Amino acid sequence: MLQLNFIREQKERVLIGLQKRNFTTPQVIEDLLRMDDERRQTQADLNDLQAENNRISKEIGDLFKEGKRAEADALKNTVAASKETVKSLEEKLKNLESEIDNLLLSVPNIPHESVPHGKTADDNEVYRAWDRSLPDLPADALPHWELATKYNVFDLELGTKLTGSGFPVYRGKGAKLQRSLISFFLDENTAAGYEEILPPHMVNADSARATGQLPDKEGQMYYMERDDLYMIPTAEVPVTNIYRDVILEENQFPIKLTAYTPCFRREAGSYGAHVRGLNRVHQFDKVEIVRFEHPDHSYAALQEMLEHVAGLLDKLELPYRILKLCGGDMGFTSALTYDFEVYSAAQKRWLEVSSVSNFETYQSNRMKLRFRDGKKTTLAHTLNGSALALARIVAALLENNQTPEGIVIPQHLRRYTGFEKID
RNA sequence: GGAGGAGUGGCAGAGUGGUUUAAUGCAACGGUCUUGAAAACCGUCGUACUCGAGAGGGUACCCGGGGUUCGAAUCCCUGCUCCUCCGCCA
Repeated sequence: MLQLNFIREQKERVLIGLQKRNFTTPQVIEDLLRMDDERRQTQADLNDLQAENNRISKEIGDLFKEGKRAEADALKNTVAASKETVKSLEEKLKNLESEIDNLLLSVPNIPHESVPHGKTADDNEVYRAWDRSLPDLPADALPHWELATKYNVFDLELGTKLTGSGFPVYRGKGAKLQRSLISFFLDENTAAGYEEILPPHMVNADSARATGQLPDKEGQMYYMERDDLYMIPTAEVPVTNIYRDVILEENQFPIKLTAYTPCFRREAGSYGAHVRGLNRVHQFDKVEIVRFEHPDHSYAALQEMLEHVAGLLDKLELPYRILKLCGGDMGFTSALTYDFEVYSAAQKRWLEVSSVSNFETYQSNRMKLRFRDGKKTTLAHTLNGSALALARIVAALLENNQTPEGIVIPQHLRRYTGFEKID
């Protein structure tokens, strides 16, 4: 969430940023500033009154000690009389604060100045195109869901029996391939200096709110009412929240974490041909990287993450391109997002396999993640990215690497799988 | 799930209704001394909001929420977490 001081001091920039996002109700900015003025006035009034009451209470204590009971009793009445006022001011302040908070939660992050204008995914900018050749498959090449059946890689119908639609059951070499990819990604990430984390797969509402899933994506998460817990939609949520309510020392930067978790997403209302097979499922595996950075270095860090993810795809020998998302397509909490898309040759489509973002202070403000900056505290920057999401990588691997003899495993994965082909 | 105990600053740990503006110790930071270091000594040392050009001032916060009182870290209610014992259990 944005900081009110930032909105007050850089109102023009905020309005321009919101416009880039096609944010439809920019008048909330004026509302916020007006409510904040009222909040400050209310707090000043309340504090004055409390100061006066504190002073009198102390006086009453002194009078009692001196045995001047009558005078003390008279003063008691003075304080008692202002009690109602204190109470109503407190309530007013609380209401204003929560109204401001709710309103702030509805305002998305301000895009970085380099973010392109646009409304939909069609307006995203190709940041790095694929300039090598694309796989040239024969006309009878199969989409991954048919390959899965042919080679017993995963079974969607069985998942439907066990759980419901969108919960694949991986089998045999397919299951081993999942495990191999997870290990490969984690090893690559830790080699790049990321500490491996194995977090809980459920989080409480505080955590979901801090990273921005609540209230914005409430309907996308599986929720267990009985225990008031959410199944994580990404490792970003538990991992980023490790540093909720923390004040870092400047020399602790950069903090680099990586975690494998399954991800659970309701994906309400998405059905149809374009979500067949592994293109969109309710449960998938993902290895995430998360960073906490000094504001001066967060964009350099973002660039570094970009190259890291690109390196992973290079090792998997998958054709990919990098998009810079336009204002209309970016996530609510992000300031700048790059998407990685892998080319899935049999479907002849680009599939999103990674999203790498800088959230600047948007998450850290909700999380109260600061660092000591001389005498004061300053909000840190948070970033994260997939490195990588498995399901669609598997889809692309199956399709692009199909041969008459079976599915060829990329060189770098073989020491994890122990086999060279799925046949 | 049952019974009992406990939650105070980075850590340890005092504090059961009014100089608590939370003692003291440790750690940390700055300084004096020293060739350097250690020791010693002096000083600084929570967070947030707010007023102020600044110096500095005000308010709130002792696990969270509510209450009693002129006044609450302290008393009451409630929730959460941790510890001990019992039960259940991969």
